[in-house]
Amino acid sequence: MNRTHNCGELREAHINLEVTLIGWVAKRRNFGSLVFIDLRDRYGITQVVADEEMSKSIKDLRSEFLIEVKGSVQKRKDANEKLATGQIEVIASEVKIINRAELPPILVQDDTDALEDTRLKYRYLDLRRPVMQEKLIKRAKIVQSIRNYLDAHEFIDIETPMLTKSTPEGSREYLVPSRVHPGEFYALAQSPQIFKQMLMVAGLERYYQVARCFRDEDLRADRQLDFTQIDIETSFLSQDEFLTMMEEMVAKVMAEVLGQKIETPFLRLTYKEAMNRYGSDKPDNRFGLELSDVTNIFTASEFKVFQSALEIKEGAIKALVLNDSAKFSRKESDALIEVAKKNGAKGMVVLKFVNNTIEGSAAKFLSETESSELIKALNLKDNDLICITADQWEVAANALGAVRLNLRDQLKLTAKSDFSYLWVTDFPMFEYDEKEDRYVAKHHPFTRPKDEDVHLLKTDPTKALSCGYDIVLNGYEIGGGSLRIYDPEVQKQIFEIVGFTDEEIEKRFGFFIDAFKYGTPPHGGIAFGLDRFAMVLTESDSLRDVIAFPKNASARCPLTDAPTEVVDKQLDELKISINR
RNA sequence: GGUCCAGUGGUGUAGCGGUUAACAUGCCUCCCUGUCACGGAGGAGAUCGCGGGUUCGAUUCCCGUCUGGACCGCCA
Repeated sequence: MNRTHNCGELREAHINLEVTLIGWVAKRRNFGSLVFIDLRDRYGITQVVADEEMSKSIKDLRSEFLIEVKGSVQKRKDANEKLATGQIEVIASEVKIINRAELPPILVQDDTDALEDTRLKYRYLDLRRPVMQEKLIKRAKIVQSIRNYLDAHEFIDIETPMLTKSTPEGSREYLVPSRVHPGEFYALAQSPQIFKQMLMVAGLERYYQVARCFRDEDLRADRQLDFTQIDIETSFLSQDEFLTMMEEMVAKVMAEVLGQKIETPFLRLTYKEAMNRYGSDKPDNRFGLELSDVTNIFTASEFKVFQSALEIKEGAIKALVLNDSAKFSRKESDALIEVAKKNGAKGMVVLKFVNNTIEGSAAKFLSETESSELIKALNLKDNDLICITADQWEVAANALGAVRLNLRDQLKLTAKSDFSYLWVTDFPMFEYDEKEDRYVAKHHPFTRPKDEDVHLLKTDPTKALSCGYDIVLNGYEIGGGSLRIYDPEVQKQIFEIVGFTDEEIEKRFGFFIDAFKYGTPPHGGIAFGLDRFAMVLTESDSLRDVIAFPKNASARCPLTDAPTEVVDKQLDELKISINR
């Protein structure tokens, strides 16, 4: 169409120019014989003025009408510093309605008051809001920046199948019935993991893909059914070389997308350190409140709660100190206890340090020596609040970690515009699943054990550490990866540990192990959760804000109402019947 | 599968055992030549999510249900 400029580009340099703009009516301010219109498109907002003559012809313009305006650019009497185009305005000489709009159900402006549910139903209007457009643009810039980096470093962008083989280890899959082979199913890829490893076997050496992945699990504010991974795999790099490369890539993203320079290398914590210091395997280290281990103080404790923790193998007693908070009410400290309980602790002891004395209902269980050692170990100051949990060390740490995050939010200890990256490394290879009575891979079963821990696979698998790593930003796991197993014997051993019989291994992963027989290179990689990465960098509270058309918390698309029932003919073709 | 929170004009909230159901914003009409969260006057707009129960009386209390949200489980 014949617009001469967009709504974000006119400046003082354009004064006296005759222009044609096209845009949506964002706002109309009517003074009778003088009317102002804020005209909006994706580039910005330009003020259009209609004087006495013109004001009659735009009388019936309403919000979200799409109009074409001809006019001349003039300097404003009163500039608006908040607008990029605020120095000028367009004096309309001709206004044409291109398309009318019904009254929109939500306010199409940055500070809309609509709830998310309503916004998602009218997403096309929601996405007209400049804030939302900025988020999508920023997301696209992140991808562009990453692509540029990887392209420049000889990575090859390769697509792998979305319709793939079901491998019911790990997350629940979306099954897709095969019409050609009735009774058989594809699975939608949970990740391109197996294929990218095949590409390494093939000798492609450096691969990446902006890959859609699908997981049929319950949703959260930071989890969607279909999401996007920046999937990366390399051969012949050491863990250190690879992490350094990824840091360089992330630093480039920060510079290009946010104009921020960030320090590399990032902090690297082992899983054990992360859990012990922050009570989380994805710590937010933008604030203090680190945990302390006080197990040693209580080895001879009379207190039943502590005793029972000490009886557990690898039991531990963890403490967190909050300064100047002895004023916490009973209600407030009870709320903290609830947080600990919800996150796995059986309970939590809350004490106060006031007038050089430890107070609180559990204080009577502490001996004098224990009290004084606790004061020393935690370096207690007057009016400190002390939270203590006792349990198996990861349980105790995890619960206090949740309390720590609760305090972060409650006391507003962080700012969204602060960005802090770190790596968590040295994860255990396996966890023991009590319910299923078997070992479960903590990362995935292709993760390489540390060379020095391979012997533990036979004796005590839970002790073995892996070459796995997560990249964490502000307490969000924005990516995870590992060096992979390239020895078919070790790979087979891992499958056995997680409980597959030879027959199952052959059936599920036979092709995978076969491939490894033909000169597999040492390789490893990572997958970044693009949505989460974009969420944190755009300072959004929810993944849904950086996904154009997301599902809601109950896995439904409010815009299209998917999922829906299908017609019988479709089911017949697939030879599927529904038990209703 | 579980826990917690919410459902009241278009939108977002307040309210409460008996109300003319309140406020903001949006919308409509009129007035207004420098606004940009314009201002002023007037107006329309709500079976208080649904079903049942308690009660003389329920938007309010109870039970169920549906919808939405946060979290736990789950997410190799």
